[in-house]
This record gives sequence, C-alpha cells and structure tokens, in this order.
Amino acid sequence: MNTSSNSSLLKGSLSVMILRLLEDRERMYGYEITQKVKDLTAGEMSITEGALYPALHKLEADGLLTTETQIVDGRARKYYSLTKTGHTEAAGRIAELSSFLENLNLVLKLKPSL
Amino acid sequence: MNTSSNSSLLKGSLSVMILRLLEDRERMYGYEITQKVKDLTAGEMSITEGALYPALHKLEADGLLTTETQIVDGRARKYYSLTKTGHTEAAGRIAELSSFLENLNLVLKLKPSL
DNA sequence: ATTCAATACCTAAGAGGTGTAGGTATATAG
DNA sequence: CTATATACCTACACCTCTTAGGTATTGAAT
Repeated sequence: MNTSSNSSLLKGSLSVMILRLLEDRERMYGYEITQKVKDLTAGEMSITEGALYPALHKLEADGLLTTETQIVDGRARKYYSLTKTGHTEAAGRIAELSSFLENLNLVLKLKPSL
Repeated sequence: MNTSSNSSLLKGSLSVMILRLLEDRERMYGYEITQKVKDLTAGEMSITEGALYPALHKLEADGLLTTETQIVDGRARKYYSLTKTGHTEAAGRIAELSSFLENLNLVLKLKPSL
C-alpha cells in the first residue's frame, strides 16, 4: 500500500482515529480498523499492526474500550467498543485534535506577506 | 500560554511548519518563529524551545537551512534561511503533510453509517 | 499436495520527535 | 533591583511509531 514513499503517522493521531471509528460503528475488531482506514482514504493511509495493537491495548487499559472475543469462520476476532468514559473522552480528544489541525492549517496556509 | 491543558504537537509537524514559515519569510530567527506561530494561531499554539532548537539544528544538519548570526540591540540572533535543497524539500514535505491531513480528515469526518 | 494471499491476533527492539526543566545572557520597565 | 521580554542552548525521559519478527486458520491457485 502507499505507492508513495511516506506512510508514517503523526504521533497521537492513531488513537483518536480509533476512537472516531468506534463512535461511528459501536463494535470493531483490529483488522477491520486497518481495512476501514484504507477504504476511507482510498488506500493512501495504512495503519501498521505494530502501532494499532499497542494503541488498542492502551485504550483498553485506560478504560476507554472494552473487548469481547468471538470465533468467526474458525478465526478469533477481538471486538472493541467504547465504554461510557470512552464516549466522553472520544468527544474531547476529537475536538482537541480538530482544534490542533485548524491551528496547523493556519500556519501551513498562511497568506504570503507582501 | 495555552490556558487549556494540552498543547502537544503531532510528531513531525514542527519541522514542516518551520519550512512553511521560511517559504513565506526568507529569513527568520528562532524566537521570531515561536512568536509568529502564536500570532497566527491567536495564542492557541505554542512551540516549545526544547523542540524548536533541536528541529532547527537538524534541518540545518540535513542541508535544508543555512544560518547567519547578527547582533541586534546587544543580543545575538541566529537567522535561518532555506537553501536551494531546502526550497525543494519544503514543497515536498508540505505537500506530504497536507495529503496526510486530508486523509486524516476523511477518517475524522466520516459520514455516519446508517 | 503445496504454496501463497488474506484474515486475525500478537510482541520486542529501536528510532526519533517532543516536553520538561534546566542553564546563560542582555535590555527595559517598574 | 527585580521581573519580564528577548534570545540562545542542552540533557533527559517519555511515548508513539516503524520494523521485523511470530502464530494460526481459510481458501484459492498451482
């Protein structure tokens, strides 16, 4: 994936993406998240499993997600859902990131000084 | 500054901001960059010196910036400018970051699935 | 039969950017 | 004479991410 050279994430954005996806979908498993991100970005963004699983585990350890494992077609799937705290935190972190991105854009798209 | 608790940068965004500011202004010194970012973002974003100076030094070591020191009002200022390579790299990195931000927004603003 | 791709989870080690917390020094306002 | 703004710097720790593995099942292709 990523025909172009760079696919590196910006530190901190991954967990917020996970939170955002779970706000929309209620219940997702790891592999599904990687595919959903690829779908949404037309293959331009891939999240690596080495980043995803630790992020998921941390979110769970922090009490924002709960898990439920199911066997589907002979393979184990670990479904993640937002806890009540997770819903609240998700809203806050998404707002925070959005605000940061707006500020970042103010810098990136600054009007040329004459 | 930042009355609110969080002011942390997304890893990798700082050097691109520096490059972007220098595309606009030709010549800037460190302290000026911190002030410019505050101005542009109405005080909502502050870049810490502990991040700024190492970033500036790395950009210089990588050949993207050159420096010129001047004494102004009794204080030393170290002016940074884009090298020829720096101009090229700046364009590339800004495009890369912009592309990443668009993809990130695709995830953050995804339409609710019905 | 065997091999490869996709599905599905995981971890360890290391790199690298950032924040915290210092340090030095000058000019100016109170 | 002290505090604030200006102006530079570094060391250390933290934390995310990438790289590079590992295990296992299913289904398609050879």
